[in-house]
Amino acid sequence: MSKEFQAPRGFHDILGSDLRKFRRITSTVRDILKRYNYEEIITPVVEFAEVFERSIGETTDIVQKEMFVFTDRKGRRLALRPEGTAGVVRAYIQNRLYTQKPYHKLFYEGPMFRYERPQAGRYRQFHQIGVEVFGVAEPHADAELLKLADDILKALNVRATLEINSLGCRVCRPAYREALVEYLNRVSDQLCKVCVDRKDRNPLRVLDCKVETCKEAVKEATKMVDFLCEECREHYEKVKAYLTNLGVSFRENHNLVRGLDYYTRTVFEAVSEELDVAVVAGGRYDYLVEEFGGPPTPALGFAVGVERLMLLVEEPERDYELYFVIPFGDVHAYALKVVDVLRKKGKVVELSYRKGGLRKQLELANRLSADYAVIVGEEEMKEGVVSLKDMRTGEQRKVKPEEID
RNA sequence: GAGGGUGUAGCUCAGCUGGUAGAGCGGGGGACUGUGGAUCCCCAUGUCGCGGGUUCGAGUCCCGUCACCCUCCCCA
Repeated sequence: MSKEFQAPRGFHDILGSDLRKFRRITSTVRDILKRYNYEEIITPVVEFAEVFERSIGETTDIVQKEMFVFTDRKGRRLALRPEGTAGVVRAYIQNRLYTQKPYHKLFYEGPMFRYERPQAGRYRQFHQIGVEVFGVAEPHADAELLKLADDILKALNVRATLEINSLGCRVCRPAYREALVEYLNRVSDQLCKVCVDRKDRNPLRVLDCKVETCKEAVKEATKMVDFLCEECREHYEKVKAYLTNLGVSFRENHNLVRGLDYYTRTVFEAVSEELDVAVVAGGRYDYLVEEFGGPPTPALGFAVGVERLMLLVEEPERDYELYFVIPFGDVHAYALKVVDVLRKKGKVVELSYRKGGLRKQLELANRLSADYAVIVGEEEMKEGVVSLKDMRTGEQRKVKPEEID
């Protein structure tokens, strides 16, 4: 007797009804992305750790405590990707995509890894589908992106509120940051210890703290929106106007900051009304491509959390009829033929491997919720027919397999 | 990283104040050898997550450990 293995903590198998939900989500998203004409890209699960450190931010929690980092045999520091954008940006530059078209719309799907404590809808390996748009600075791109997120949520029947904010740019954010730190210093005795520590390192995050006293302390804080430079303000106003015009409902949340450093201007989250977790999140990152050594290229995108959506989505109904073929007696040669004929007609067919009498076979057909039982006995074989039984009504008739439709 | 809960047959769980384990479902077999969707009957030797301790004796108490769930943190 050898020991039984378990998947490592936070890693799990996806199967059965969960997998049907998983597929429903990914295929729905892919379907919509097709209509938006996004192009797929597959990037490696492993990158140099620096790719994430430099993009997401050295001081962020993701990088500091949640990344799976390891060294390979030559001592290179590699990491399992904790999110999708960094790798796509790297690929965009490495493949010189900017020389091919004036702008690009890419999407990716795959596993991401974060060393976190598992919880409902949160695993160490989880899956995201994300989109990235490169080379468009104008606000209509932001609006279309938000519309895309909205379309996805509506298609999946997930009730979520779209929250948006603007984080400004190089021009206006430094001044705001300064003003915010000044404000936070004044109320620092009301902040939780994490925030006291955080206010100098990453002050914007304090706005997003969930601790009640912090929320209270931050209520009167100066808002980024009040500091936006003329261009950022105009951009933000246009995004909102376009959304209103499109009929996409949203709520402004001036404390929404996101935990990744690369965001500029528009940021957003779709928060489930049912569970109070973000299921879609993203925003603009106009400097990241440049910071990665590419040409200055405005960009924006978002990611959909598949496991989180799985908590909110119904398992899809089966959309085909199942024919359960029951060989009965020494008829396997004939039964195999029957199965082949039905499959050629496009039917979904399961050939029963179960042993036992007709009764047991029909019980199994029932349990598999087959729509039809196709009984193939010696009698049927002699006549070149099958007995087709409608499992719902119980009606049964003999037909030639070719005539089933 | 912090706090709380749980861990008993394949699954869902019951096992009171410690005396060495049960039910439902599923699965398998069968009076019926060609007919189902609550006909009947039979079938569970499971290291009670793992390791250690207390005790004459532990699933039942204590410690540790692992996993899962929940909250915080963080995030999709």
